[in-house]
Amino acid sequence: MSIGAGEPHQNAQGDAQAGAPRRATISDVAREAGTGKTSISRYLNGELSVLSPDLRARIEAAIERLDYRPNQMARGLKRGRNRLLGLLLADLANPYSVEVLQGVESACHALGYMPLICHAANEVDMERRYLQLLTTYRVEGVIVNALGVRESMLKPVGSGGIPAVLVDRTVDGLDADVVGLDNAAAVRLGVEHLLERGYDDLVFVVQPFEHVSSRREREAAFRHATQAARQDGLRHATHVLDLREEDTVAPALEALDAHLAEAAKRGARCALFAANAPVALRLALHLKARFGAQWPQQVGLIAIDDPEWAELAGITTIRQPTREIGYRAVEFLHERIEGAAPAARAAAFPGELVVRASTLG
Amino acid sequence: MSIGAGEPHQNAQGDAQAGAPRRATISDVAREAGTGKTSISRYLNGELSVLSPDLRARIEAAIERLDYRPNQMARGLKRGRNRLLGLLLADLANPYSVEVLQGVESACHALGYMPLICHAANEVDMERRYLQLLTTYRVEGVIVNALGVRESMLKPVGSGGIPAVLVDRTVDGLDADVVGLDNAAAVRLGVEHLLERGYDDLVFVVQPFEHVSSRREREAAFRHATQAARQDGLRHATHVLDLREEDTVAPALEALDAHLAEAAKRGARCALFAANAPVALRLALHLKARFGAQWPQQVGLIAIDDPEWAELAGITTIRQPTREIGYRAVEFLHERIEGAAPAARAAAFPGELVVRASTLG
DNA sequence: CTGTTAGCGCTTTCAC
DNA sequence: GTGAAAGCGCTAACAG
Repeated sequence: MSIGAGEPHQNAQGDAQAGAPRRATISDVAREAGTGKTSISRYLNGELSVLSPDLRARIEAAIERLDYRPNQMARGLKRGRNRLLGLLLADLANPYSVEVLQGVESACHALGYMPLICHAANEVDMERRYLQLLTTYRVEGVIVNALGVRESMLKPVGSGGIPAVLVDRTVDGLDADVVGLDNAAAVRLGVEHLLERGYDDLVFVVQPFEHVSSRREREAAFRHATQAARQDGLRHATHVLDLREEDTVAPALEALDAHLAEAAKRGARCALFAANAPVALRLALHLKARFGAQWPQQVGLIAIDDPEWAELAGITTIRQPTREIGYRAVEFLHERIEGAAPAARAAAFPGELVVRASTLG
Repeated sequence: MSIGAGEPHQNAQGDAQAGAPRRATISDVAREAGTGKTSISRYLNGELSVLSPDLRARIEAAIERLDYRPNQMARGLKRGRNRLLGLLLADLANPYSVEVLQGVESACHALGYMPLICHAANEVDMERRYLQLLTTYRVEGVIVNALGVRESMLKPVGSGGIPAVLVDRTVDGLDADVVGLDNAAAVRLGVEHLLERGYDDLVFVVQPFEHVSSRREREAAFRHATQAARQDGLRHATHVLDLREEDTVAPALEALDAHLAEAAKRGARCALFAANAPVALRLALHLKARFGAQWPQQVGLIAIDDPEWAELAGITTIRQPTREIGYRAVEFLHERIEGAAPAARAAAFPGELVVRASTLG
């Protein structure tokens, strides 16, 4: 960074009176340095070799004196590229998103982008509005952790729409890069662990599928894995828990309780498989309320996602390499922005089993 | 929203071949509608009354046909205002930040701003870089949850720098609006609760003060509150826990253990007061490892901040009205951007005690 | 090596 | 009612 690298500056303008002294422009600097705008522009763009030491020194002094900062908007307008990337996140309250975000950020820094973070807060409507906004700000690409985006809002990979890469969730009918967890393998890992620990009645708990592909994939993988086990007397079921509708969760949890009670009567060992962290939190809260602090002795619990509180609560999880997912997403996007046009790719990262007290068996 | 309100559009351009069909500009629309750019601009800015119904219809059709989206950058360049607000967050992994963010977002929507979210990830250096970047993108104002910003980077309220409001933490020597928790009252609330529950040896645990004013304020309030209690035999102490340096935390926790052991020997009832959620998590983890699941019987724990896992872990907390804090910050900023120039204000919101099992006494 | 000139996409007087 | 023209701050030919 050549400019204003953190040192305090004097503001040459009349601070004393005006409310908004108007930032210096490139013309101001040119005048101050007694030269043309071109040279200033060259200086800004690092074409230092082309400038005489004297001119260069004058420019530096002028910039310093005026506390000049080039206007990125104007630059972007002219150049046609503004180094802005849109990051559209379904839910920042989900630690998963924050972690992916961190990966995205470090990749952005490495590649010279500025991430524009948009938080849909689980509202399809917000998501739509943000997508438009991003378009309007002419971001060079978007990373989308989709909620309900319809294919029509993003252009598929081939056509000239704004380059997009999907995180965790695909969008029906949209041909784009996707990066996320290897759901099938992760769920299999979890199921195998539960079987090893002697559970013989597995219940998968997931939020309403809607258009969220990962939920669907995980559930399918769960059914597949339990069936493939072909273990005598192994039972499995899927329960849906809609966390957005507080009044639907109570009945859903009751149904779950009924299942647990029935299993207990049969002498079966029951374990819950939470499709993600928010579900796991809700389940743990419920189990604790129902069975007390010793709930893991009554029922097992495993979850995909590894939020920081899982350790404290002693919940077995399958951790996703979240930063890497975010990082890779940016790399994919970068390639596309730079003009590469391969067919849509998918990067599926493996999950890692973290065994804790909730699945002691 | 008049334009492209989410419906699918045909892309009139030659999708078939070019990689980037170049978005339609205002001139394209003007040509397509057989009129001048001025009228298009008027239409975009809602000066509908000035347009003949016929022209208006043609414009609408042209926009639709070309899937036109006005370029915000260009608009901002011309107008001098781009409706961008910078939000600089010290640590998004801290649920506090995410909640403040949510408040900021809803206020931004209400007031027509677009928040540019920047995440310093606890790195002073990142923070500095982002602050420059924001300047460079000509945001109209910034909301800063400061880490180590020096006064020199933000201009005080009076002079014409970029309008700023501080969240949770003040900056030495900087005269700006601040919004956050009423630390003194919150800590007092917590101390009173602990005393009521019969604890008589209180230990405040906080991260290194550095330049974080809220840490300092909370600690001071703690000392003040315990001294004011003037209760016979009441003891208090402060421990510092540096979460960033993993190798310093073990010794710090050992010191804490020593304190607890000594207190136990005296027959004192000891309680820990965590200055914020990250500290509380670390403490809870440690206590659990040391005393087992029943740790609350050995030592009390209360924390400022109320992360979602506090309920699960049964930890007593003092909840901050985080959304409101974020919302108010934007309101303050908005007033300044609109030109109001009152003296620097401070909004201190009250905390709310949430009693759980960790302070049963 | 350095400066002049013509826009990027949009808004905004100022005429018609 | 409507449009032509002059920039906003910057970059990129193209000349000197």
